[in-house]
Amino acid sequence: MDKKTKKTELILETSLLLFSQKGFYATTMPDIAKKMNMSVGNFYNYFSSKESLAQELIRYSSDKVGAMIRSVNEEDCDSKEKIEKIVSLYFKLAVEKPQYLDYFLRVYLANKEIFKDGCEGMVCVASFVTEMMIFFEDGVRKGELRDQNFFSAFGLFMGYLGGFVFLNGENILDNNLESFSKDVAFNIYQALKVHEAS
Amino acid sequence: MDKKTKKTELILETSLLLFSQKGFYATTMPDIAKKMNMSVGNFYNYFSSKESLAQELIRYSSDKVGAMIRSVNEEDCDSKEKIEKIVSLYFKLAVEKPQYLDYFLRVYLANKEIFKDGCEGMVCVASFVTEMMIFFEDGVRKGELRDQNFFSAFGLFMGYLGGFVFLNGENILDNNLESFSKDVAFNIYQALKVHEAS
Amino acid sequence: MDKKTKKTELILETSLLLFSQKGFYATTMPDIAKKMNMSVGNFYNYFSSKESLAQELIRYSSDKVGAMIRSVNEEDCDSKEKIEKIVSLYFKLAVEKPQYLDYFLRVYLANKEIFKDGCEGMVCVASFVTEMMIFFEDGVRKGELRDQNFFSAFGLFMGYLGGFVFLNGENILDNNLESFSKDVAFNIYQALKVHEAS
Amino acid sequence: MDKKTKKTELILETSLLLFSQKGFYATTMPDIAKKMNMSVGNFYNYFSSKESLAQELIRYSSDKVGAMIRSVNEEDCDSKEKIEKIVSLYFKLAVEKPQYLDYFLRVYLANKEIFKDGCEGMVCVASFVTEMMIFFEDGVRKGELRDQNFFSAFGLFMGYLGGFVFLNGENILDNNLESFSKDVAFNIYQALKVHEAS
DNA sequence: GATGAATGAGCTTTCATTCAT
DNA sequence: AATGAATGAAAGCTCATTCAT
Repeated sequence: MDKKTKKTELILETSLLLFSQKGFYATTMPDIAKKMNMSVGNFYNYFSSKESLAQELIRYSSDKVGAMIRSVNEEDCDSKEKIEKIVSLYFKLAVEKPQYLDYFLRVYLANKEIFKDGCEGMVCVASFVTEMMIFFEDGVRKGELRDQNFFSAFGLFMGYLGGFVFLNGENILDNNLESFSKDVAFNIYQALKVHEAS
Repeated sequence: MDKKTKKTELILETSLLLFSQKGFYATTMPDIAKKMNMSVGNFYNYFSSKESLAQELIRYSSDKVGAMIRSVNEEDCDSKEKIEKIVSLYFKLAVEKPQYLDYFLRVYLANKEIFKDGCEGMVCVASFVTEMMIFFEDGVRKGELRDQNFFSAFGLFMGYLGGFVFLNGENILDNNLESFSKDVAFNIYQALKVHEAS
Repeated sequence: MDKKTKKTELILETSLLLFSQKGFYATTMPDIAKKMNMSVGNFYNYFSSKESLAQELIRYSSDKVGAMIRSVNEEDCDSKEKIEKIVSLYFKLAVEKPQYLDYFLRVYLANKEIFKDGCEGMVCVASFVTEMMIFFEDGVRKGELRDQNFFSAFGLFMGYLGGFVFLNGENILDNNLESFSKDVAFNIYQALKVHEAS
Repeated sequence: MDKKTKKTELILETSLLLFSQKGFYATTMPDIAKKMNMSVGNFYNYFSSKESLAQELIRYSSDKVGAMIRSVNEEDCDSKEKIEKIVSLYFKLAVEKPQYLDYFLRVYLANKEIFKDGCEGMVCVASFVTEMMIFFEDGVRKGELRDQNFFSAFGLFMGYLGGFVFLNGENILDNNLESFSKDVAFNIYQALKVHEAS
């Protein structure tokens, strides 16, 4: 990895942190430059605009989370266990490196205007959505998960986890995030598993 | 309702629409004034700042959604039906008056800095959270819902619905929002209901 | 004339002076604001951009010069005298209020990119060109000026005067501008008059 | 011509093209470097600044046009023919290599601040003015041109041609530039020739 | 000679808020 | 209550020039 690529990466990490903590508009270019110990002008040798940086970052974050899910997909275990692992890793990430998930919540979810041109549909979060699709369809194929519309399942899984990370960020949970892992995974499994003959 | 209260209400409705469509920072005071056919200066006779307006609006939206849930809570039916009704009304609202829900997603969720002073914890969305608490505890008391941590249940319910409204707003659902109502309600019920003796 | 119109006019006059002396790019918005004793921000209540101001100014200048030529066109005298009067007034203007003519030379002539959108063809200098057209066609109709392509005549007349004002601005003329009036008018008349039967 | 001189020449030609097309301020150092396939840093091994390049270029262009006029001056023909030849060559240049003439119009004429130090008076365009002087004084000596102030004649000749090239650049001439050659030369001759005894 | 990352001052423009009317 | 001109700080971005390599 050459020097320029390395610095590009460093800008990504630094600005991701700032954006995820303060939001897109409350993070200024001087803020980023200052934290990078570089001049504002030099920033533009690496990214052509604040917006293009934001778009790069959503891909970057999506890749990170996507890779995490893929690692679970590649394991040899049933859907119940996979759900537990995904939830657990997700919460672990939320605690240890919250910037990836917070960026989704604080920047991507809320500032459509930034992602209008260049991130239509969900192309900028494709790597993450794709892995969820693989997880879900695998489970269905193996007869472990009920065959339902993908978005019904996806919305449940990801809305739930995202919502929980938000609640945690608001400091209103009565316990640490990871302690909810089991309960949350259980609920998800109840919702997605095949119907018991009753 | 006197003239001033009426105009205050009108400002709330108008700015809610703008904020929910364009976000907090991309909506300017002149934008609001123009849509209101009033001067920027006069706006400050009704609200002391853009931020205080935003805070008023989250209470306003929370009340609206809270009232909707209360109307379900007051009905005489079991938790399964209540879930169906809440989901159905929520999706109906998302289609017919999206501003209340979009405001949560686009403004409240993303711009913590605005709600830092004055909306700590979840005091500005209390009316809505309270109703969800009532729904949940009622169901538990009646033996219809599994007794679990409130936030585990709340996060599932609200994260799921919020996430779905987001997906719908992104135009990536393969069908209209209301057609998912049954599936979504079913999933929620599966996750929250008491364990079957199996 | 209301207060706002008056101030708009004042901005036009002030910025015209600056642009004509220093050029478009070397004149900054703070320069203009400072000379106006107003804030930069307030400027944008009067003009939407620096470019739109520049476009307004070329129309403004064209009108001024056009009016001057019209005053000659309306006089009852032959083309020879009209030429003398136009040249004389043009040089008088160049000495007393050089900003109108210098703006043509320093801003309009040289910075095409500014006038690309909104001033295509010569629409922004139409009032001035039109008067020259009237002068020329009158002279031809009266049998005083040779019937030739309008642009051949226009280019001679206006290129000559413009060039002279430039030379004067460079301080290389060996006498004051107005002293050249007679010679210049004579040359123009020689070039444009009907051919003598020889 | 050694390598360095050659590259210097190449920079002159390349930047002349850019400046004449986009103007001084709208042409950036990276623009020039890119078109040259060289680095910005290296540029400064050849010219000490953007301004000094611009000054070099006006001398360069003046020499080019001056040489063209000298070639006519050296011919053995009367002033009428010389005028025709100068006009014809000037228009030919304007069509085939417009950069030399456009540079006068778009850069030299308009951006005095650039040529303030180092090009006072007309020293940077001396080679071109000198040839015009020779043309004119020759004609007077030979009794073909009326004896008048040099600038009166120079302003007519050059203002006219410059103005015409501008009109042509604006695409408002109703025919191609070269078709006006005869008319323009005729007008100039009428203005400059000795008075007929009438 | 050659590179291009880095600088830093300065550009145009925006915008919440104020205040004289 | 109402107006909208005025403010001023700060935003995103540009660019001639330098300098370590």
